[in-house]
Amino acid sequence: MDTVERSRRRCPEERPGQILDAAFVEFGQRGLAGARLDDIARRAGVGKGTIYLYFDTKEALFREMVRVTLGVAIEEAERMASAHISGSIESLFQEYAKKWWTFIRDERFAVVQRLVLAGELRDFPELMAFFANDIVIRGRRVVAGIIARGIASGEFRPTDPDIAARMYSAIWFAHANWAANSHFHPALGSDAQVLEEMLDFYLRAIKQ
Amino acid sequence: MDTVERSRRRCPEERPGQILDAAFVEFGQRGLAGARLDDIARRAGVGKGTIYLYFDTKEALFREMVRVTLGVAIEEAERMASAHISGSIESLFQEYAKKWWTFIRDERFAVVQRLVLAGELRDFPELMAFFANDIVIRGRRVVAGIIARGIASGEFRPTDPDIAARMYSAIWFAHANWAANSHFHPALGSDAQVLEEMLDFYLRAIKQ
Amino acid sequence: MDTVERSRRRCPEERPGQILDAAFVEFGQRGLAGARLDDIARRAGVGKGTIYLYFDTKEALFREMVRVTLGVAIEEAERMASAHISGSIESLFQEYAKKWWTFIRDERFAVVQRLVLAGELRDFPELMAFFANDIVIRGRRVVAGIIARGIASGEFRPTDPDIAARMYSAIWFAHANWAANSHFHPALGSDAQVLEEMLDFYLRAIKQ
Amino acid sequence: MDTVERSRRRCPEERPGQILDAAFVEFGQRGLAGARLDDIARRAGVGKGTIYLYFDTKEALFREMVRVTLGVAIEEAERMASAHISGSIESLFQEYAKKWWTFIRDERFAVVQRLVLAGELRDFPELMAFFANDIVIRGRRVVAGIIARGIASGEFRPTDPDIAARMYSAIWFAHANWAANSHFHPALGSDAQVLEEMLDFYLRAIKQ
DNA sequence: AATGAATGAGTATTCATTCAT
DNA sequence: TATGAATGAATACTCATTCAT
Repeated sequence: MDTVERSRRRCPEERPGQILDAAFVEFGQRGLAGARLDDIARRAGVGKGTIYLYFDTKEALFREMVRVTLGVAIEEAERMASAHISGSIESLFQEYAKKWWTFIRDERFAVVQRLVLAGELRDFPELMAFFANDIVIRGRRVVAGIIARGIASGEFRPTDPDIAARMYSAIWFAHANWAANSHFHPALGSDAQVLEEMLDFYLRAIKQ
Repeated sequence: MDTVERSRRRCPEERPGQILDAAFVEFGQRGLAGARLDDIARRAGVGKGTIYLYFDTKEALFREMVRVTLGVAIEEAERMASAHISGSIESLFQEYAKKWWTFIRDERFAVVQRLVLAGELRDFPELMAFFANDIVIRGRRVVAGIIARGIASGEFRPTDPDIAARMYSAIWFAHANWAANSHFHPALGSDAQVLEEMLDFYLRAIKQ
Repeated sequence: MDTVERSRRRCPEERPGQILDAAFVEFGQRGLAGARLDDIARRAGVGKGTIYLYFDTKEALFREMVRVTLGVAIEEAERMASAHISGSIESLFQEYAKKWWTFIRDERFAVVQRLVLAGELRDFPELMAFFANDIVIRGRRVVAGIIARGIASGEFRPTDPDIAARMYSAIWFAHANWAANSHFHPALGSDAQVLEEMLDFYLRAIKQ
Repeated sequence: MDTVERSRRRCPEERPGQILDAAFVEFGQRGLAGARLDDIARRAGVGKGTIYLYFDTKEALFREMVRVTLGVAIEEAERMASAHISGSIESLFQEYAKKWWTFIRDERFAVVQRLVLAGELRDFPELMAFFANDIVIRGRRVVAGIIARGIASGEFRPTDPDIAARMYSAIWFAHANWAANSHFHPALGSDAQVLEEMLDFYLRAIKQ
């Protein structure tokens, strides 16, 4: 009765975060229609009604959860893109590709990507644009830039940098997806191994 | 429109097909939880109860729809795999890759792949195994075989055929996905163009 | 295809009887709300639609089934009532009570009685009146008559014949019910034994 | 009427009781299959969903309602059985029979008995056993004991106490049933009168 | 601010009834 | 006549949302 119930009382500024974390897991597992607010509340350790203090509807919670997750991802992507590394273009590419691999292997990203592929963003065009522009396009642009520099420097063979960047993201995305569903592709090696295989293959295609 | 909407038609052999077609569209768009039996019935042009003459539950209808779609896909895949083409290994690969591209660009396949990626098969392990083994693995095995022959004949550079096959399927799958969501990737060219780009890139990576 | 399907073709005048028999069993087991037309049709060996050639609604079928069953019972009761037996009043009573016992132990009667007790005739006042007047009251009147004669002749002790008749029907009905639900009253002996017990007890109460 | 119909009252301890009361009435009138959850909810003055906060399914609610009603009945029966009364065996019997009459004339009991007779407990063997053992058998045992004492003391004529007890319960049960369906047996007098008639008749059969 | 009991619109499912064959 | 596929109104049950506490 008068024991202090954890998570109740105090720290109201933590509530949204807790809820979003729980929403992330539940929506990630069962999708927008399949997830139940009850489960999200239980997982967040709050009452069902509490969710409505911070989010208007289930859809709003979903939207917000995707937005926040994407926001984190985008910040991360920005940090990566702005990191300058000296040395050969190839090693720059390797460095970037490695970071990007770590990035898209992160659970935060995997879940969002799954929702995207599942078509769950159908009714949230802003989020779709958000994802397409700020994640996919931006990531590709950075790689395209690196490749263009490699072509200019003679390290890479002349080719369309945009197409090459698209091939890059195809390989990385697909593998990230498979790795995240290992029960599906048990033959896949460790993350480091897969990264090496991708780099090896990719560089063979673009190196002079 | 010009579909036969006559009420109480009586053609028990056609019913399951009609219903499965409608289920394909609705489940494809909204997923298992999101689709409504009412909409499926309306789209199939039958009464709500009619569905239950042929399928026990919503889940059973979903399962059957995936199974049938996969079945069609697998037959197609088998036909492809068994087709023999004379000429260079490279042209053989091109021929196969082209067919595979057409195959995975087909709407039937796209929808199933989306459901798979969305995790909708979570509760249907048989279907998941079905997909993983009979579609993904099989397709890869055929390509790995071609590549191995190319390596043996000296046309392709020595490399692990299984990994090369995986890279192949990464590129093809990812592009099929993007092409199926063109609103997402408006920059993507025509199917033929994309195929050419993929072939060009891929062959550069494996040719001697 | 051209084999003669039993019960189809020919004998249309048998249809109502077949259906009523099946209705008797299904309604008897599951009640008006619980029984399914599908099961009745299957049990009757006819198509579901056939039922509607002979009965307007489920309720009508129920009503008819009860009416027919009651009709048979009433005929039987009439035959019993009109049978004259010579000898002492006591032996006359015994004879009648035995017949009545056989009668109410019959499945046809048991089912109707169950429906009555279950309140299933709630919405069929004519049937209720039918049962109350033509079965309960009539049976009682006959017994009351016999008892009155017994009192007059000095064989039975002076008492209200109507009340005595009511006690009689209480004992007989209750035992018929228990005997029909033997899983409920496993201790009950054979029909003949029970009859003997009832007669013995009852006669002690009314004999001089 | 004058029931508190205030919306969204909040009294979780009262809810199950309210719902069970309403269930008692609806199931009592229309049976398991015939009763509608909607009506039960309306009668209980709660929303439809509220029922599911306390009971898993319609069947569970039915079972619980019978169980509770039987439980109350059994407590009552226990109290009666344990009551000791001084005086002659005959007056003891009369006392007990009077109480038992009041007991089985209670609506709570009548409804359960009707469900039993209607075969509604078919799918709930525990409840059937509950009823058979704790109500029927127990009640009979008490009477058998009294009768045995009466025989021993010479007040009652020598006879099988179990059979005599069965005759007793036949008469009492049947009359309780008829009295509960007075539209069926309008000739029946008041409860007290009927009790007197039964006692008079019964005692004549067993007294020395 | 926080809760979870209460709600009822929404959905899957059943089944009496119809009707094309 | 007879059928059983087809129908949709009716009903059990779920779950997003509200609100008394």
